[in-house]
Amino acid sequence: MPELRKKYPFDKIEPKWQRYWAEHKTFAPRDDSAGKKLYVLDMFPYPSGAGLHVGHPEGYTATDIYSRFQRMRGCNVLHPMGWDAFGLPAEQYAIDTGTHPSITTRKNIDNFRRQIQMLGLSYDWDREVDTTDPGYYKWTQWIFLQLFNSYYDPELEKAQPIALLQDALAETPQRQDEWKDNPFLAGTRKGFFGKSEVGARDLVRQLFIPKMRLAYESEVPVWWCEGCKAVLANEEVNADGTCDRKGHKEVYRRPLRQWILRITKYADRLLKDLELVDWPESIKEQQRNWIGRSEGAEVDFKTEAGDRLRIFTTRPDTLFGATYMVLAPEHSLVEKVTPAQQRAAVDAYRTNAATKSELERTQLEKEKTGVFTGGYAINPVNNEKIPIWVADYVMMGYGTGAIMAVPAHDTRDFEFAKKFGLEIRTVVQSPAGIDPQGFTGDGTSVNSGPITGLPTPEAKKKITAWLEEKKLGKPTVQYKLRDWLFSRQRYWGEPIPIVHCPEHGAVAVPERELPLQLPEMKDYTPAGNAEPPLAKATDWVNTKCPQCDAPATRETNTMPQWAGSCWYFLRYIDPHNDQAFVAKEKEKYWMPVDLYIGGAEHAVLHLLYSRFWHKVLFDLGHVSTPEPFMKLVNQGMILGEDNQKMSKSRGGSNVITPDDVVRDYGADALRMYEMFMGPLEATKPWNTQGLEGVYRFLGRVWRLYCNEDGTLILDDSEPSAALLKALHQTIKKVGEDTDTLAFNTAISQMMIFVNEVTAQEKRPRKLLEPFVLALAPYAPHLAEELWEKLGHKQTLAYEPWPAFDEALLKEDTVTIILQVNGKLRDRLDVPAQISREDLEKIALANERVQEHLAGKQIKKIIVVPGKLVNIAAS
RNA sequence: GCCCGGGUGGCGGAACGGCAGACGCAUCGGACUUAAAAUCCGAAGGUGAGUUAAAUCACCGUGUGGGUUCGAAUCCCUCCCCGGGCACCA
Repeated sequence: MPELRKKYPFDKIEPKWQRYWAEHKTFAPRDDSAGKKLYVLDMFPYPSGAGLHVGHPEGYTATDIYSRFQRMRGCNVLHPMGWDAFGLPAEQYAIDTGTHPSITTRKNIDNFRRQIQMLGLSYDWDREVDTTDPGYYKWTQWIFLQLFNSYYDPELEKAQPIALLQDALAETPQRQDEWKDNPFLAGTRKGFFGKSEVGARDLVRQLFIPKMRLAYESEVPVWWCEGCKAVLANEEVNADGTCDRKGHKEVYRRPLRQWILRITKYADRLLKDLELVDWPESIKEQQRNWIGRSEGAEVDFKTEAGDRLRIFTTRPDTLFGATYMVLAPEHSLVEKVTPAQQRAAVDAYRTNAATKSELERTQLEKEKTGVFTGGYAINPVNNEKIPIWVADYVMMGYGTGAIMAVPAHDTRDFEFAKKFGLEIRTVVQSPAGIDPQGFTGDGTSVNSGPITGLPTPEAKKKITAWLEEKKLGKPTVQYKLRDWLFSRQRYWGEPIPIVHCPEHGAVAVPERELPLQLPEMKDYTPAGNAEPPLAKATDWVNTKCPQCDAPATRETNTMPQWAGSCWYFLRYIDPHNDQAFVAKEKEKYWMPVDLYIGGAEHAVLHLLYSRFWHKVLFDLGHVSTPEPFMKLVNQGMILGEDNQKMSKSRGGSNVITPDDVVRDYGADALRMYEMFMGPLEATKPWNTQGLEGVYRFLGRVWRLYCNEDGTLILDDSEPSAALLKALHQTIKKVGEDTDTLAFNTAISQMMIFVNEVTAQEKRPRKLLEPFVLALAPYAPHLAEELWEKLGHKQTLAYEPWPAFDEALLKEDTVTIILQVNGKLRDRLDVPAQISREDLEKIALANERVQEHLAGKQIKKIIVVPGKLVNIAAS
């Protein structure tokens, strides 16, 4: 905006009040207040070098308005901000320039803080957290050790200290009292000592116990991105096989030793506890899909050679329709079932499948492929011999890596069978008019021995019970959710606090040695051979075993960026505590988070991972709630004026920066405009003229109270009844709408009020003083300034929200609409108390109504008191 | 392909099953001004009738087609389009 006279002195007012709030620590809540506690949280940002984007203030303003409003309603509000500061860009910059990532990070944080503070958000800045601060990541490491030192007890269905398991398997247990009533531990001990010989027990302990930990090591094929020189998590690989971070194309699997978190043990609870939270249904649905629970049965087929071939199916009722089997190319039985004459073809297929990139396997590969192994399996329900195929449409990672194919009732099997000329046998009767071949819905079993004639759900139950009785199968639940690949081959992340000892294996760094800090380094480049950069810091790597003091080496993998954000909301509660990650009583007071606002891009991962960590901490007694976030709202995206995503790569022409907007229009205008654009959850385009409209409104408010020179012009006249009513309507609507986050309509109501008062000569203080309070959550700087001009010496942040008088809102007369056959024909003002009968009489006597009733017969008269009369006639 | 959202003026959007289009933008007209900006006041869904101009009136209108209802933007079904997510998960 070029040299335009400001409509009101926001450039003086805003810095003034921001200084006041900071100096008075206005927004510091108390940990022991009598008021109702309220924890209002924003998803903390990654402080990128690009700075704040207009999308950020949208969510921040929403939580800020809500927080300010609730403070005025007497709530004790915790509203903090911090930085999710580990991340690749700072490390990449370090590789390119040698600048330590902490320097880049600090600089970016300073810039983000400056930008956020410029918006006048009511954070308690004394609680700021930074995930890269050793004082913070000390506790991230501590939580990792909680996971490492726990196992999931299948009987108790919760995490338990691994020490109990170790004790239960010890030659001379010390803590029997603690586990003798635990069926899992007592049972495990019984089985262990029953089977293993003394000499073998140590070996079994060494192998078994580490695998039971919630954080465990495993050699797994992982996604390696050649471009990033880093391992990617499953969720960082796009469906088309490219890298989700930078779009690199060379992404393939390679085996690597990795730290894994056993999130799958929590699959059921993560699914079930979604019922406890007030989240958008779409987010819940995405989490449910991600967890991907499906109930079915494992069924044991036999190969001709007599090997057990176990499959998973969700449709055991279609067992009689199985006409072939499919093994994943990686399945261990493939070799065994393949006779010599088929070996060449099968090997060729498997090699080909292994080298195929994910891109080819999912995108280009629409046609099904596979080869016949030459081997056969026996169907346990009818002893029929059916061929075994290998095909890559069956994946090793899900179920058992093998299926029974029922082409008549499974789309994939159907396609495959048609292509290779395999038998398609109908065993489910479809509803009339639908082809049973390829019918995948529920119907009635046919040609299925004992379950013939049963509807699908019952058929499933009966056949599963039969299988179980014959020890041929059992009901099973499968999940799509995989364990969480937790390690990264990167420098700029939390070091994993583990020491590798030749004698004792992976040993936890003792708690008193935390934080385990990152070493200083000169060179941050990865070796490129999957050795993390930390491996080069030999002084740091070489250490002693915490258990036996023998030479040992430190873990050189670091944690992923998700780690710090899994629990930051807990640290805000007690950010400077160096004895605990959060003090128990404070956690109990503040948790759970009452309102959490952020982008929908975190619908699955961040929210699922935080929930998982939270449940582990809950099981171990460190936190008091099973779920961390009670109400969740996703703010919508803000598009550029061209209706496109704002992006620098588009030449930056459509990017609006908060700095420019605040400079030209002020923070209050930016805040209000972002809220006025439309519903919080909606995606909506930026429009600078719209911003100016809101800015004009703030100017109108200013002029309502002040002269050109800023002197107050209010008077002590009695406001008219009409204006008093307008004020009370406004207070009511703004209160209700703010409470339900309907900020756009709250602002409309304030505009209506200001328009009405502007039209009057008088400026009654009785009207305009309460209005300042209603405006305050939205335009806090302007409101504080006016409040001060009105003679108040203290911030209005804790002034009680103005009450509205219901009696003033009552209408003496109401406008009634008259309809004939549902069409509006006239409207008239009548006393509010009018009786139905009178209303009906008036309506029938109405001239316009009479016109439209001419020549018609009245069939029915609907009277809605206070609203309308509708006459149905024909 | 499947699962979520969503389609309302020129634009952003309002509207407990009961006056469609609040509020804002853009537009047009007026006041103020030498003039402009700023500000203030006012008009405005479309089509047609009416009239010097109005007032006024009728019909049509919430993606499409159907249904429920005295009455549907709102509830139910069909289809179309847009946005987001998942994608051989057995």
